[in-house]
Amino acid sequence: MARAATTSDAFNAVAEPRRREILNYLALQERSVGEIVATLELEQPSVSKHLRVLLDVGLVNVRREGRRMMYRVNAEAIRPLHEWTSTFERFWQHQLNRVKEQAERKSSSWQGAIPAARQDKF
Amino acid sequence: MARAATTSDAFNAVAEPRRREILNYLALQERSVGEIVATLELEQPSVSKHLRVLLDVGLVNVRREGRRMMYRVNAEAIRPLHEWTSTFERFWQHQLNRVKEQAERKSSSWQGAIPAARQDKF
DNA sequence: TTGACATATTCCTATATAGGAATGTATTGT
DNA sequence: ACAATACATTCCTATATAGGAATATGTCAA
Repeated sequence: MARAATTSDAFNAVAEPRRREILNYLALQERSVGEIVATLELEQPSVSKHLRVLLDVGLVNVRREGRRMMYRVNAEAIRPLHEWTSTFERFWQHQLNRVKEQAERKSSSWQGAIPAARQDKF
Repeated sequence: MARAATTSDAFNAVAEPRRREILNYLALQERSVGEIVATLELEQPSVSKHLRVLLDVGLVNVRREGRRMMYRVNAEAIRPLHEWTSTFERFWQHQLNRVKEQAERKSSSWQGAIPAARQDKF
């Protein structure tokens, strides 16, 4: 089996960086395809194709205004992502708390204790 | 160009539903590969491969305990996802506020005004 | 050392891109 | 009706999976 389609859900759709850029841009206000093309400096067909994916998963809505197509974000579709990530929120809060406590107990020097992303060998 | 590698960042890594399941399970506590296999009812090689992706992007950490490999989540790597989605939080808060206000002004019946994900034709 | 156990890796294949180029479609102004 | 404008779609190709099957690697126990 191959990877799930980009249009299968919001998680797959926003995995593409350009699509996140488009959503970021649309977060400011409703925009036409041409404005997106001009601002993000992408090819027009590329933008249209990305918008199609976003539309398919409901991450944007669209309406016609003359010859222009006005796109806007549908933040509701981003919510599942936000909620899923929120279930891990307690972890970094705990981590912050531990850091805070330690900083309060002994005002010693900071030691960036960010764990290595990956051990090369065990 | 093809799609970006699943190991290119956390966004791509968590696009796969099984990998999210694994992270959900590991959120409860550190687990061995065998426990993941037994609980999520996946093939062992499949789990190992998913864990490899998660490890590559730093979403999990691992340590050896005898012959078992103990995996745990590194929530810090999920944070960028949470923060990105948070930039859209105001939208659904606004929506909720509007709903609230309306509910307070006139305690009329609820009208599920969730916009259609996609218009078939304009 | 050998076997059993635990996990990782390799090989294989169908499938789905993302981008570039070219072309199709819809709408407006004259 | 026609040209210009604004988007959308199709065709093409290199690339990267995800899962299944088979196999390799690493560790412990007797």
